[in-house]
Amino acid sequence: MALSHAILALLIDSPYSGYDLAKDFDQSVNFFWKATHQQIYRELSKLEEQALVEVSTIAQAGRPDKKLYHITKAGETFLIEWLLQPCEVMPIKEDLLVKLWAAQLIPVAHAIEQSASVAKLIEEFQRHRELHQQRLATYHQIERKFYPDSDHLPIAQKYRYLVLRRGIRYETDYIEWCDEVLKLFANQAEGKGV
Amino acid sequence: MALSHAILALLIDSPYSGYDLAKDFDQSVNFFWKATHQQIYRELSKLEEQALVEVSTIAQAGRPDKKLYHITKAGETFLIEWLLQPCEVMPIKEDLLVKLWAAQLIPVAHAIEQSASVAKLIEEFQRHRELHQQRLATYHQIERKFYPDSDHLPIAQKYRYLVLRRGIRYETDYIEWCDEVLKLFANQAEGKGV
DNA sequence: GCCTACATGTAAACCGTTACATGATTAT
DNA sequence: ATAATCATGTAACGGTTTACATGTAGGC
Repeated sequence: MALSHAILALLIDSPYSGYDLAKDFDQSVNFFWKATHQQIYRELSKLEEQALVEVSTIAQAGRPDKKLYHITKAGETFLIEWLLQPCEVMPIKEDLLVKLWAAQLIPVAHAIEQSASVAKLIEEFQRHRELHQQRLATYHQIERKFYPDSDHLPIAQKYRYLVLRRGIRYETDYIEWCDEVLKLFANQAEGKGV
Repeated sequence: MALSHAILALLIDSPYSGYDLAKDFDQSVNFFWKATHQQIYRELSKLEEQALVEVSTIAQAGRPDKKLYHITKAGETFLIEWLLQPCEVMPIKEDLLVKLWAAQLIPVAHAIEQSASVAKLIEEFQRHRELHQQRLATYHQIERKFYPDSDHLPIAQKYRYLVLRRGIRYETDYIEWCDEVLKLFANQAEGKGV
């Protein structure tokens, strides 16, 4: 279980509410972790029990209280000890690859039915290409805003920049792969005169 | 939940035992799915209940019976229907990125303690680089063995080749990123005369 | 003698998702 | 008026992981 570590890692820079953590996991740092608000609230309670975080409640006009979580000294020690431990390679579970693997099942018996099915698959790949392009655009924005001169950064920020680099590389590569797939579909359509 | 679909996808080509599925998910197709033998055995039972797979038991001398699972016509239909449905972008959970994000916590107070800690992190990145290189080597072997002339393949095999391409691209890119990280660590060590 | 491979399975603990629940503010 | 955003939470369910369990055969 490493959601706890991902939360603590975000808390290094500033205190967060559960709500804000959920937003960040969904938007800016979605290339290194993902979690629903449910998991986050439960995990924060556990971390508080273990004294790895501390909470300060902030009253707000016309809104529920905001509970701001801070990392404690014990929390930092816990994180450092963990990060020096070896870990596994991330397991991959890609629906899109399972779909391509099984795509040969699409029936060839009826030409019309088949081209409709293949068209749906093409759409799916185009859609995913766009989603990845959107993510890439977000990461490029972060790059421009926070790391404009990436060659001359203090060490702490270089670590962060390399984390972002992973996201940029991943999405760039994924988009290129989508293009390889879409190119095949295009050639296929051409060859068949569809 | 898509483990069921990943299992059915593998069964397209040939019947499998639970044990063999576990091996493939751990070795040859680990770039598109991962599952323990536990999950697989339970999932196979469910698929059998739904008549999406059929089992033939093979007695073996001095070993437990081998239960070979075959995909049924209903299983194929089920798979095709699923693959025409839209799906989400795969969520990423990368321990190594959380570690880099938190690396700035490594204490600078005591120089000896710090360089020992950073050395451990470097080792971790070198280890992961090697693991990814091993995977890449496996994928290249599969490429040479099954897709020697990748430009001229029947369509069914092109789909499969593009699935493999994703694995090759992913590992290649990951290794390059590890090199970016290791280069930073090397520069750092040089600058400090360690 | 010990470890690995073959082959399947039960049980419990843990993690993750979905639905439900509340309630004010702001934008369309 | 309706939907989205802010902000937190409970309950139930379903998926995943880990530990336990069994037993043969073959390599070091």
